[in-house]
Amino acid sequence: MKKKVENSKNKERFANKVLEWYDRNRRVLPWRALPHEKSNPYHVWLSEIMLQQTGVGTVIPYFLDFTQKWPTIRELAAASEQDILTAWAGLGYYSRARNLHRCARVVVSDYNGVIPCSVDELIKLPGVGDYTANAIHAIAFDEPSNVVDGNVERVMARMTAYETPFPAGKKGIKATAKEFLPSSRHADYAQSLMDLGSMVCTPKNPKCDACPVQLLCMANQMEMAETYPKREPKKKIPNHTMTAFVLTRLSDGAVLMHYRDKNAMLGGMLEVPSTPWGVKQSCPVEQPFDYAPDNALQWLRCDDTVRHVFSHFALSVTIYKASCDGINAGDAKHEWIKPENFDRKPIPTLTKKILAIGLL
DNA sequence: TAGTCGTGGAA
DNA sequence: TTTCCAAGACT
Repeated sequence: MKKKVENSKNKERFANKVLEWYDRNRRVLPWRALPHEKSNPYHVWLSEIMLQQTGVGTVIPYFLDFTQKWPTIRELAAASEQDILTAWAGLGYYSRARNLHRCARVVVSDYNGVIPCSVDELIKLPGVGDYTANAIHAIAFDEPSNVVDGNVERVMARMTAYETPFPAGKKGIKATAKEFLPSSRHADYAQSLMDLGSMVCTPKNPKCDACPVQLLCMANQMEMAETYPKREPKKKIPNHTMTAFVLTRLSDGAVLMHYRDKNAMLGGMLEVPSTPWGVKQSCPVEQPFDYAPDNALQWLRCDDTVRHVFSHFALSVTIYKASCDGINAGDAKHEWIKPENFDRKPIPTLTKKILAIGLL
């Protein structure tokens, strides 16, 4: 009984100490309201989508570009999907961009352009899952919500020396996080925990000496912070190979490209003609030139190859290049695109790497 | 529920 | 160089 009361007090101390730390170390971020300033739900939503599995430093320039191009959610909804994908190019996880666009249109058509505040409504929106719904609820509207991302999971696992390995243990850690929720300053608390996780309670070399809750942290007491959270060993990703063909038009230097299927990986983004992916190294495509735009051309193999690592496989790309007078572009999906227009088109990093070699 | 979805920074 | 993994969602 006495111990339970003690635990309860420690949980209050935890939130207070984290919030005090936040007040002293508060970062200025483009989407973050200043103290005593009201946050912009559009900015909070947009940033939360961009920040999914993506670092703050990577997101900032994209966020600034998006809010300059589309200052309100109505303007974002009015844009074309291709313009959204073009602006998103390089950020990865392109279904986020397509869902972002769909979500903006739903908010305009079903919610009169006003982002809903309840978790129940938020979670129905495209691209908004459990985490993001709670994050918007807390950060944009200062409502109580259990906002648990990878940072919070790590902080909580260390606080309680949580032994169940992730990802199986993630459900239990969310219940733990709920125990620590304060009764006020919901927006600040959510952001303070994530900042603490990304700045102090880091995955490697955690700065326990600088941590405001080091005396409450069980992992720190054992000097074992870095060993939490425990994780199941990861599976290795396979290596695949691909051959890509960079065909240049002599008259203006335009390159033959086409849009990938919207439901495929890199959906809606541009690529050059290529052999299929997912072909294991032990079983290469027998006749790569069957996939060339014109296998009668003089294809020159580039010395450099491209290696690109996706989430669940790696790709080694052999590149051939050729020039022509103006071959017919085949089906309507194909397009000749001039290099000076590359930054106006949705070109993912893989394609950019291939073009950089193929246009040498 | 486990696999599918990018990319780049850090150690 | 390799490995990890980040303010996850969707199926």
